[in-house]
Amino acid sequence: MKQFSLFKNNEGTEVEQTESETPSIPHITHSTLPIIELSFDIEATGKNPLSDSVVGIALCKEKGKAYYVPIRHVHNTNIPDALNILKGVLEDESISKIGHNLKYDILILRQEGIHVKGRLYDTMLASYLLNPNKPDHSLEDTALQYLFHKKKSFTEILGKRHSFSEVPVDEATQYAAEDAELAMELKDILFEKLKAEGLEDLYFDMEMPLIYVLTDMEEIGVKINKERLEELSKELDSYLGMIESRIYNIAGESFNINSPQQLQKILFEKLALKPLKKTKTGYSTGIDVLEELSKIHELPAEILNYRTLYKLKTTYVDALPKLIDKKTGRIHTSFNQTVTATGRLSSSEPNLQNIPIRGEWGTKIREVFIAEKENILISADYSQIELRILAHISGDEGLVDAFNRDIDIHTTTAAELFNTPKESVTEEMRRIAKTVNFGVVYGISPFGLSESLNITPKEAAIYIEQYFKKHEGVKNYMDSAIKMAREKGYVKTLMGRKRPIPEINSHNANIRQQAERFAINTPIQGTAADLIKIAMINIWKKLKGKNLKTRMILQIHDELLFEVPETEIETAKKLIRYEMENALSLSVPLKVDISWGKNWAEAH
DNA sequence: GCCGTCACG
DNA sequence: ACGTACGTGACGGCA
Repeated sequence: MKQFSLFKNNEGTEVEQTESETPSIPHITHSTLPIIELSFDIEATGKNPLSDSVVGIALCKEKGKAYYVPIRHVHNTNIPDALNILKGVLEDESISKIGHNLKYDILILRQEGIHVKGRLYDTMLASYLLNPNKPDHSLEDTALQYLFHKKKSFTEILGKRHSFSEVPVDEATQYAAEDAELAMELKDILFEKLKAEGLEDLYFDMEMPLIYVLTDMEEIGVKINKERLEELSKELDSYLGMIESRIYNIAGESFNINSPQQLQKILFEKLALKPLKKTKTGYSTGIDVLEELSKIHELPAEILNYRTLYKLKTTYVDALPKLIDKKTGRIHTSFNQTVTATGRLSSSEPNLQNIPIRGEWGTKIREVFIAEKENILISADYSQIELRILAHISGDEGLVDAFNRDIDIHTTTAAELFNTPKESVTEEMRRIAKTVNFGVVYGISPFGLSESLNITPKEAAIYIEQYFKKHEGVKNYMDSAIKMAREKGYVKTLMGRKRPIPEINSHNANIRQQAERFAINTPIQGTAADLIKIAMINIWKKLKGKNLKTRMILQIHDELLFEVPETEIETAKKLIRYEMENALSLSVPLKVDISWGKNWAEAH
């Protein structure tokens, strides 16, 4: 009986078959052979780690020797006890695990009752930390870049088959064992580079422990009121129908409102409205243009209204129910740890970091995110985190002082911008100041500020000049960030996360200025990302250590959402606030706002 | 597969 | 004269 195959990759693709009488896997049994590092790669039926099952596992403990253990191949011999035998090894805390995108493998194994433990060497994360600008950190691309190895892609090996379980074991062995071995080889190279780049601590103290945190969050998921979503869908349908007929009436004909092309014809040809902005492909029908045009015609406002409701319906109300997991009855997002250039997480399938919050419909949609029976949701969000971080890293006296005295920062800025006492700051002045403060974090420019304030670039330039007059520290920070990018070719966050900025010396002024804004913004946004990651790890450890049933379920950049048993509310609030406010010690205090309720609308 | 648009921080 | 705020992901239309 074929038990497993030994795959040799060093000289071509020679494959050795090993045969034995009884199903056992002597080579990777911990008791017979001490292992300190093990590279592994799971093959599964599909790509959803929560609902698919394991087809096979590839293992590699040293270069040139990789094994494939078939578990659930159709029309082939499998090793039914393999998972149980491997459990001991995978759960052994003293054995380091090497892999590419370990969160995926850990999640799949959990569905099989295996709880991977120990130090994790994730080569995908290593690749990300070495260059977060890189759009593709797949094993395929990483092996090509660092090992000059052209690997077969998963789609290639799958061919016309529906699932990896239909791939014959021989072929699967070639493919999977190669993956495990590549990860093993990449580990040495990438982790050596991490060390050389000073990124080792960031990896082992932050990104590696975060794998376990995110795995838990994804597995737990969030509960959704499906019935309510179905009601909302019907409600939106009838609204959309009404708006649609009004639009056709005004336009004098029916057309596809969702087609920017057809809409342009109606607006700018038939109705002869002024096109205010161009896109690469034609005249813009974006929100800014339509808002402006709605002053002189009734159609643009209707279009905007239609677009808003259509967006909410298709992207949230109709999409979310389809993603409810059959097994858990909940929605499980993926938190992507290797996507953003700044160190933030991203969320996909579904994206739970962009759930509507504004307006009447924002509330209605957040109300469908609910807590389990006898639980509540707690939301904890950092107050003005990016401005506080700017205060810290720039050391700007005015900013540091304002936060230390717990003064309303936008009002303070308004008083400075308009040279007036705080008491006489109007709402309008505060609104402008708020926009300026946002702009500062983005790497402010007169044009950008003018666009979002609907003023001229000249007027915007005056605000900017006035701001820098009062905040020399901020100005100095910006200059030094740009200088750093020019001299080193990268910028860094407080925790040492790096982002290369190769465009900083571009001869194209637009590209160069954009690079300068990256240099200004990345240390701020990236440090905020570092900060909340530290808080998440510390909260997760404390919750575990105290055996609490409170669960962290979502991260939305500066906010954490928890599902909390009613009996733990006070304990959880205290713990969460403490860990978030003390994740880092800065020259300004960190402030966290906490609220709670039966659903996400109430908890915000 | 790209573009425009728009939801969020 | 040009085109510009920072970071994402998902949708429908269209080639």
